[in-house]
Amino acid sequence: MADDELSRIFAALADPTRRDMVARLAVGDATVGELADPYDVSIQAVSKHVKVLTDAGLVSQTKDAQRRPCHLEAEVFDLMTKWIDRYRQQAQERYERLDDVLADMRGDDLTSNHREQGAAS
Amino acid sequence: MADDELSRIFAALADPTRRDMVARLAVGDATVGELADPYDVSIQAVSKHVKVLTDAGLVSQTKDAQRRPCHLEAEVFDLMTKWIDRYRQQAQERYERLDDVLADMRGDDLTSNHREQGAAS
DNA sequence: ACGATGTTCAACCATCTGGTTGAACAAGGA
DNA sequence: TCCTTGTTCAACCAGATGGTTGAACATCGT
Repeated sequence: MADDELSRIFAALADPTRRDMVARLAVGDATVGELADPYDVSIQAVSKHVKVLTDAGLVSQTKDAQRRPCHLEAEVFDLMTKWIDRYRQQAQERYERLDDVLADMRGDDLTSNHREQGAAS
Repeated sequence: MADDELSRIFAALADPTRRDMVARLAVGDATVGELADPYDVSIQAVSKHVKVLTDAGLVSQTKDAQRRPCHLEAEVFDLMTKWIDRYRQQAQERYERLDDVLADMRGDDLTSNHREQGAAS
Protein backbone atom coordinates (compact mmCIF):
# COMPACT_ATOMS: atom_id res chain seq x y z
CA MET A 1 0.00 0.00 0.00
CA ALA A 2 1.12 3.56 -0.65
CA ASP A 3 2.14 5.38 2.51
CA ASP A 4 0.41 8.72 2.10
CA GLU A 5 -2.20 9.66 4.68
CA LEU A 6 -5.26 9.38 2.49
CA SER A 7 -4.21 5.93 1.30
CA ARG A 8 -3.68 4.77 4.87
CA ILE A 9 -7.11 6.03 5.89
CA PHE A 10 -8.93 4.41 2.97
CA ALA A 11 -6.99 1.18 3.40
CA ALA A 12 -7.75 1.11 7.12
CA LEU A 13 -11.47 1.34 6.41
CA ALA A 14 -11.35 -1.22 3.60
CA ASP A 15 -11.61 -3.96 6.24
CA PRO A 16 -15.06 -4.71 7.69
CA THR A 17 -13.64 -5.73 11.06
CA ARG A 18 -11.90 -2.38 11.35
CA ARG A 19 -15.00 -0.50 10.21
CA ASP A 20 -16.84 -2.42 12.89
CA MET A 21 -14.32 -1.33 15.47
CA VAL A 22 -14.72 2.27 14.36
CA ALA A 23 -18.48 1.89 14.80
CA ARG A 24 -17.86 0.50 18.26
CA LEU A 25 -15.54 3.36 19.16
CA ALA A 26 -18.05 5.92 17.93
CA VAL A 27 -20.20 4.80 20.86
CA GLY A 28 -17.38 5.28 23.33
CA ASP A 29 -13.73 4.61 24.05
CA ALA A 30 -12.71 1.01 24.63
CA THR A 31 -9.62 -0.97 25.55
CA VAL A 32 -8.04 -3.40 23.10
CA GLY A 33 -9.47 -6.28 25.08
CA GLU A 34 -12.95 -4.84 25.02
CA LEU A 35 -12.65 -4.27 21.30
CA ALA A 36 -11.52 -7.86 20.83
CA ASP A 37 -14.42 -9.34 22.76
CA PRO A 38 -17.03 -9.62 19.98
CA TYR A 39 -14.64 -11.32 17.56
CA ASP A 40 -13.28 -14.81 17.62
CA VAL A 41 -9.85 -13.81 16.38
CA SER A 42 -6.90 -13.56 18.72
CA ILE A 43 -6.22 -10.46 20.80
CA GLN A 44 -3.02 -10.03 18.83
CA ALA A 45 -4.95 -9.79 15.58
CA VAL A 46 -7.16 -7.10 17.09
CA SER A 47 -4.08 -5.31 18.39
CA LYS A 48 -2.80 -5.26 14.81
CA HIS A 49 -6.08 -3.83 13.57
CA VAL A 50 -5.87 -1.11 16.19
CA LYS A 51 -2.34 -0.36 15.02
CA VAL A 52 -3.55 0.05 11.44
CA LEU A 53 -6.25 2.44 12.64
CA THR A 54 -3.85 4.48 14.77
CA ASP A 55 -1.27 4.59 11.97
CA ALA A 56 -4.02 6.03 9.80
CA GLY A 57 -4.73 8.60 12.49
CA LEU A 58 -8.28 7.38 12.98
CA VAL A 59 -7.68 6.19 16.53
CA SER A 60 -5.51 7.37 19.38
CA GLN A 61 -4.49 5.32 22.39
CA THR A 62 -3.83 6.50 25.92
CA LYS A 63 -2.45 4.67 28.94
CA ASP A 64 -4.50 3.40 31.84
CA ALA A 65 -2.31 0.99 33.81
CA GLN A 66 -1.80 -2.03 31.55
CA ARG A 67 -4.78 -1.01 29.50
CA ARG A 68 -4.59 1.03 26.28
CA PRO A 69 -7.96 2.69 25.79
CA CYS A 70 -8.71 3.54 22.18
CA HIS A 71 -10.33 6.80 21.19
CA LEU A 72 -11.87 7.60 17.83
CA GLU A 73 -10.37 10.68 16.16
CA ALA A 74 -13.38 11.68 14.11
CA GLU A 75 -11.70 14.76 12.64
CA VAL A 76 -9.58 12.63 10.32
CA PHE A 77 -12.74 11.66 8.49
CA ASP A 78 -12.76 15.18 7.13
CA LEU A 79 -9.75 14.50 4.92
CA MET A 80 -11.63 11.69 3.23
CA THR A 81 -14.86 13.60 2.99
CA LYS A 82 -13.12 16.54 1.40
CA TRP A 83 -11.47 14.34 -1.18
CA ILE A 84 -14.70 12.56 -2.00
CA ASP A 85 -16.81 15.69 -2.17
CA ARG A 86 -14.34 17.43 -4.41
CA TYR A 87 -14.57 14.87 -7.16
CA ARG A 88 -18.17 14.09 -6.70
CA GLN A 89 -19.01 17.74 -7.06
CA GLN A 90 -16.68 18.10 -10.02
CA ALA A 91 -18.33 15.16 -11.76
CA GLN A 92 -21.71 16.54 -10.86
CA GLU A 93 -20.94 19.92 -12.37
CA ARG A 94 -19.55 18.42 -15.53
CA TYR A 95 -22.74 16.50 -15.68
CA GLU A 96 -24.91 19.52 -15.43
CA ARG A 97 -22.82 21.26 -18.07
CA LEU A 98 -23.33 18.24 -20.30
CA ASP A 99 -27.03 18.46 -19.65
CA ASP A 100 -26.96 22.07 -20.76
CA VAL A 101 -25.01 21.28 -23.88
CA LEU A 102 -27.38 18.50 -24.82
CA ALA A 103 -30.35 20.68 -24.06
CA ASP A 104 -28.93 23.40 -26.28
CA MET A 105 -28.23 20.91 -29.05
CA ARG A 106 -31.82 19.80 -29.29
CA GLY A 107 -33.96 22.53 -27.91
CA ASP A 108 -34.85 21.56 -24.34
CA ASP A 109 -37.47 18.99 -25.29
CA LEU A 110 -36.14 16.20 -23.07
CA THR A 111 -35.71 15.98 -19.33
CA SER A 112 -31.99 15.25 -19.58
CA ASN A 113 -31.95 11.47 -19.19
CA HIS A 114 -28.65 10.76 -20.90
CA ARG A 115 -27.53 8.26 -18.27
CA GLU A 116 -28.88 4.96 -19.59
CA GLN A 117 -25.82 2.87 -20.43
CA GLY A 118 -23.91 0.69 -18.03
CA ALA A 119 -23.83 -0.69 -14.49
CA ALA A 120 -25.55 2.24 -12.92
CA SER A 121 -26.20 2.21 -9.19
CA MET B 1 -9.80 -8.06 1.10
CA ALA B 2 -13.40 -8.62 2.16
CA ASP B 3 -15.82 -8.69 -0.75
CA ASP B 4 -18.64 -6.47 0.48
CA GLU B 5 -19.34 -3.33 -1.49
CA LEU B 6 -18.08 -0.81 1.04
CA SER B 7 -14.82 -2.70 1.43
CA ARG B 8 -14.34 -2.79 -2.33
CA ILE B 9 -14.96 0.95 -2.59
CA PHE B 10 -12.58 1.88 0.22
CA ALA B 11 -9.94 -0.53 -1.06
CA ALA B 12 -10.25 0.85 -4.58
CA LEU B 13 -9.56 4.36 -3.30
CA ALA B 14 -6.70 3.25 -1.05
CA ASP B 15 -4.39 3.45 -4.06
CA PRO B 16 -3.12 6.89 -5.10
CA THR B 17 -2.93 5.93 -8.78
CA ARG B 18 -6.57 4.95 -8.71
CA ARG B 19 -7.57 8.10 -6.83
CA ASP B 20 -5.69 9.97 -9.51
CA MET B 21 -7.65 8.21 -12.20
CA VAL B 22 -10.89 9.07 -10.42
CA ALA B 23 -9.78 12.71 -10.39
CA ARG B 24 -9.06 12.46 -14.09
CA LEU B 25 -12.46 10.91 -14.79
CA ALA B 26 -14.20 13.61 -12.78
CA VAL B 27 -13.06 15.98 -15.52
CA GLY B 28 -14.51 13.78 -18.23
CA ASP B 29 -14.76 10.25 -19.59
CA ALA B 30 -11.59 8.68 -20.93
CA THR B 31 -10.47 5.48 -22.60
CA VAL B 32 -8.12 3.08 -20.89
CA GLY B 33 -5.30 4.24 -23.11
CA GLU B 34 -5.95 7.88 -22.29
CA LEU B 35 -6.03 7.05 -18.62
CA ALA B 36 -2.74 5.18 -18.95
CA ASP B 37 -0.95 8.03 -20.69
CA PRO B 38 0.27 10.02 -17.66
CA TYR B 39 1.74 6.97 -15.94
CA ASP B 40 4.83 5.01 -16.81
CA VAL B 41 3.31 1.67 -15.94
CA SER B 42 2.07 -0.72 -18.58
CA ILE B 43 -1.36 -0.44 -20.17
CA GLN B 44 -2.18 -3.79 -18.62
CA ALA B 45 -1.52 -2.43 -15.14
CA VAL B 46 -3.88 0.47 -15.82
CA SER B 47 -6.44 -1.93 -17.21
CA LYS B 48 -6.26 -3.79 -13.90
CA HIS B 49 -6.76 -0.57 -11.98
CA VAL B 50 -9.81 0.21 -14.07
CA LYS B 51 -11.12 -3.27 -13.30
CA VAL B 52 -10.75 -2.65 -9.58
CA LEU B 53 -12.65 0.62 -9.93
CA THR B 54 -15.44 -0.94 -11.98
CA ASP B 55 -15.69 -3.90 -9.60
CA ALA B 56 -16.18 -1.35 -6.84
CA GLY B 57 -18.90 0.29 -8.92
CA LEU B 58 -17.02 3.58 -9.08
CA VAL B 59 -16.52 3.38 -12.84
CA SER B 60 -18.54 2.00 -15.71
CA GLN B 61 -17.21 1.15 -19.14
CA THR B 62 -18.98 1.35 -22.46
CA LYS B 63 -17.95 0.19 -25.93
CA ASP B 64 -16.70 2.44 -28.70
CA ALA B 65 -15.13 0.21 -31.35
CA GLN B 66 -11.97 -1.22 -29.77
CA ARG B 67 -12.06 1.50 -27.15
CA ARG B 68 -13.58 1.13 -23.68
CA PRO B 69 -14.41 4.61 -22.44
CA CYS B 70 -14.53 4.87 -18.66
CA HIS B 71 -17.19 6.88 -16.89
CA LEU B 72 -17.16 7.93 -13.25
CA GLU B 73 -20.20 6.77 -11.30
CA ALA B 74 -20.21 9.50 -8.70
CA GLU B 75 -23.33 8.23 -6.96
CA VAL B 76 -21.41 5.36 -5.38
CA PHE B 77 -19.53 7.90 -3.32
CA ASP B 78 -22.73 8.35 -1.37
CA LEU B 79 -22.41 4.93 0.23
CA MET B 80 -19.04 5.90 1.64
CA THR B 81 -20.11 9.35 2.67
CA LYS B 82 -23.11 7.96 4.50
CA TRP B 83 -20.98 5.49 6.39
CA ILE B 84 -18.44 8.12 7.32
CA ASP B 85 -20.97 10.73 8.35
CA ARG B 86 -22.88 8.31 10.47
CA TYR B 87 -19.98 7.51 12.73
CA ARG B 88 -18.49 10.94 12.70
CA GLN B 89 -21.78 12.36 13.79
CA GLN B 90 -22.22 9.66 16.41
CA ALA B 91 -18.78 10.38 17.84
CA GLN B 92 -19.51 14.08 17.69
CA GLU B 93 -22.73 13.72 19.63
CA ARG B 94 -21.13 11.52 22.25
CA TYR B 95 -18.57 14.19 22.56
CA GLU B 96 -21.05 16.93 23.14
CA ARG B 97 -22.82 14.80 25.72
CA LEU B 98 -19.50 14.30 27.46
CA ASP B 99 -19.00 18.03 27.42
CA ASP B 100 -22.36 18.47 29.10
CA VAL B 101 -21.58 15.87 31.73
CA LEU B 102 -18.26 17.48 32.54
CA ALA B 103 -19.84 20.90 32.63
CA ASP B 104 -22.46 19.65 35.06
CA MET B 105 -19.84 17.98 37.21
CA ARG B 106 -17.97 21.16 37.83
CA GLY B 107 -20.33 24.04 37.33
CA ASP B 108 -19.74 25.39 33.84
CA ASP B 109 -16.57 27.28 34.72
CA LEU B 110 -14.40 25.79 31.98
CA THR B 111 -14.74 25.96 28.23
CA SER B 112 -14.83 22.18 27.87
CA ASN B 113 -11.24 21.41 26.83
CA HIS B 114 -11.15 17.79 27.89
CA ARG B 115 -9.22 16.60 24.80
CA GLU B 116 -5.63 17.09 25.93
CA GLN B 117 -4.25 13.56 26.19
CA GLY B 118 -2.90 11.57 23.29
CA ALA B 119 -1.82 11.95 19.68
CA ALA B 120 -4.46 14.48 18.88
CA SER B 121 -4.71 15.76 15.33
C1' DA C 1 8.65 -9.88 45.64
C1' DC C 2 5.42 -12.52 42.67
C1' DG C 3 1.71 -13.98 40.00
C1' DA C 4 -2.05 -12.32 37.11
C1' DT C 5 -3.67 -9.16 33.59
C1' DG C 6 -3.51 -6.44 29.26
C1' DT C 7 -0.96 -5.48 25.41
C1' DT C 8 2.62 -5.71 22.06
C1' DC C 9 6.56 -7.94 19.57
C1' DA C 10 8.50 -11.56 16.52
C1' DA C 11 8.36 -15.17 13.46
C1' DC C 12 5.80 -17.67 10.48
C1' DC C 13 2.20 -18.82 6.87
C1' DA C 14 -1.50 -18.40 3.20
C1' DT C 15 -3.53 -15.25 0.41
C1' DC C 16 -4.08 -10.83 -1.97
C1' DT C 17 -2.05 -7.00 -4.66
C1' DG C 18 0.30 -4.41 -8.14
C1' DG C 19 3.50 -4.90 -11.27
C1' DT C 20 5.63 -7.37 -15.31
C1' DT C 21 5.61 -9.84 -20.14
C1' DG C 22 3.54 -12.42 -23.88
C1' DA C 23 -0.48 -13.95 -26.08
C1' DA C 24 -5.30 -13.47 -27.43
C1' DC C 25 -9.10 -11.02 -29.20
C1' DA C 26 -12.14 -7.58 -31.44
C1' DA C 27 -12.88 -3.82 -34.47
C1' DG C 28 -11.20 -0.25 -37.81
C1' DG C 29 -8.58 0.95 -42.01
C1' DA C 30 -5.73 -0.11 -46.10
C1' DT D 1 -7.97 -9.92 -46.50
C1' DC D 2 -4.34 -8.39 -43.56
C1' DC D 3 -2.20 -5.18 -40.47
C1' DT D 4 -2.82 -2.02 -36.78
C1' DT D 5 -4.96 -0.34 -32.68
C1' DG D 6 -7.08 -0.80 -28.06
C1' DT D 7 -7.96 -3.77 -24.56
C1' DT D 8 -8.02 -7.86 -21.83
C1' DC D 9 -6.38 -12.49 -20.32
C1' DA D 10 -2.87 -15.64 -18.25
C1' DA D 11 1.10 -16.71 -15.88
C1' DC D 12 4.42 -15.19 -13.06
C1' DC D 13 6.94 -12.50 -9.25
C1' DA D 14 7.94 -9.50 -5.11
C1' DG D 15 5.97 -7.46 -1.41
C1' DA D 16 2.00 -6.41 1.67
C1' DT D 17 -1.82 -8.14 4.60
C1' DG D 18 -4.38 -10.69 8.11
C1' DG D 19 -4.18 -14.47 10.62
C1' DT D 20 -1.71 -17.68 13.85
C1' DT D 21 1.35 -18.98 18.16
C1' DG D 22 4.81 -18.10 21.68
C1' DA D 23 7.50 -14.88 24.11
C1' DA D 24 8.30 -10.40 26.21
C1' DC D 25 6.90 -6.46 28.81
C1' DA D 26 4.62 -3.34 32.01
C1' DT D 27 1.56 -2.66 35.71
C1' DC D 28 -1.73 -3.97 39.20
C1' DG D 29 -2.95 -6.62 43.42
C1' DT D 30 -1.58 -9.51 47.12
